[in-house]
Amino acid sequence: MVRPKRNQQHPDLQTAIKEVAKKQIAELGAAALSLRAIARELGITAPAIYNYYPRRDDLVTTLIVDAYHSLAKALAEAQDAEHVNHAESIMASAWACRSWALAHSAEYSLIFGTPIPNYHAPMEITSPAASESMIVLIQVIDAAYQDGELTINELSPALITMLQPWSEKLGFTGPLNIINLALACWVLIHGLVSLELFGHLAPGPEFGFGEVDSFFESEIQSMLDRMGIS
Amino acid sequence: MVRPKRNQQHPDLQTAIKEVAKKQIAELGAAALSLRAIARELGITAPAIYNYYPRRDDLVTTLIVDAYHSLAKALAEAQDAEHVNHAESIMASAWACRSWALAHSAEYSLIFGTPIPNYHAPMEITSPAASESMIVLIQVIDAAYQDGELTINELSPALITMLQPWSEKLGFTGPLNIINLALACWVLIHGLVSLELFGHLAPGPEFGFGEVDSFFESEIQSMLDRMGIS
DNA sequence: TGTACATCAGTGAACGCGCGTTCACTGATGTAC
DNA sequence: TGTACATCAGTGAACGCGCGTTCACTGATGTAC
Repeated sequence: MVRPKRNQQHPDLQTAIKEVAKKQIAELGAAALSLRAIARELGITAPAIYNYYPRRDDLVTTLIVDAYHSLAKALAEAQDAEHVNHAESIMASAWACRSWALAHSAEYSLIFGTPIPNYHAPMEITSPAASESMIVLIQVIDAAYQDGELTINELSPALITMLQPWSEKLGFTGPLNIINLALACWVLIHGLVSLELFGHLAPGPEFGFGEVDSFFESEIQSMLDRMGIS
Repeated sequence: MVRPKRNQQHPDLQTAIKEVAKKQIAELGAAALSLRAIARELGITAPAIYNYYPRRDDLVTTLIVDAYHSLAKALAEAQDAEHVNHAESIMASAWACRSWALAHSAEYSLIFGTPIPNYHAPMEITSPAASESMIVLIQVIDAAYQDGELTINELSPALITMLQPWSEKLGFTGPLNIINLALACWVLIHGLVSLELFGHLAPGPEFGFGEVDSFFESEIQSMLDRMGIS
């Protein structure tokens, strides 16, 4: 039986720590994450955090896993809506991913940006969480395949060698072409999102970022064309 | 007249500082860059660095500009070789970009990765350097256009609004379609490279990264297909 | 050729800072009798 | 209902560390006469 917690200024300090941590990496970047700064903002002392996260790295790992889950959830929820066809369904996934990244830029950087100095992720924990989003994307594309709407090309042997581990890892037994296309979407989305997020989609600071929406839409549409999905 | 430098353990300390800085960001990431660590490795004291870079941020800015130049140079050199057709020429650009990124992962992260905490780039200095690579890419694609090998689609008004500033900034007077395609290539290349570099193109640590080459080649080929370049 | 002087790259000590982590502790709460 | 006790979340002081930056300095070099 879990003892109820007492003497707490915050009802759920474990969660409060995470929330403040997210807020702070949004402001200064994940590399500047500091237990003392978090404690300061929460009005507690730094050692109190050790009751919940034995080491700074444990907090980082938790944040990373949370971020992966959050992204996968956003992707999955985009599929809950009714879509008139597979093109719209895939488009919705892409938009969900971008919207999530723009709304959670700190967490996006945390998982897809430059690694944090002196932190090494325990892969056995983060890796399954990282797979979740890919699985959703594969399912969406596989649905189009099941309906015979996908243009399937021959894969080179080298490409098959690269895709096979993905198939095993994700437990997806369909054709490797699906994984190939899902990865292609993944790469495109991340190229678009990371360039946008880090300020490389406008030619300079004097230009706004207002019209990136249409470029994003247009590029995903090109990907749909390539897949042969109407 | 520049006075010759004396009493120096390193013949060109200014350059030596940059080199060590690059080495160190390759090891721990750009966010962990430290003047004292650089001085330690060079066998000098930290204040000596101030003779060459008045502030830490000045060193970072120099490294960023250097990195942009270095990338643009690699791209330009890829064009110096003889190419039998435009497809091969564009493919060579893409490979040059990826090879540069893999060989200079620290500098790649510096310019395209998560921004450094507490550092703000002076855009009027970094922005022109950032444009150089795009200009090379545009020229390569424009060459194909000049030879009538490019499939040109109608652009939506919103897309035109987004592309126009690029055209003005880069001083490119050709059709916006060229810029659109160059950006599309740019996005694809960066999606591929950044996912590869940050460990997201293999499903887990137990798999190698050996076959990413073929995936890269295959994705760029798809882009060429989309452009209608044979 | 020899001597006095100016230059200035690099030194060494010091500044105030924030960091992660440890440790013995305190004091409000819940529990057992 | 009252009292003695166990729990344990959070405290406060301390540790050793590395950081960017400042400052007066030193001492080898080049220059002028």
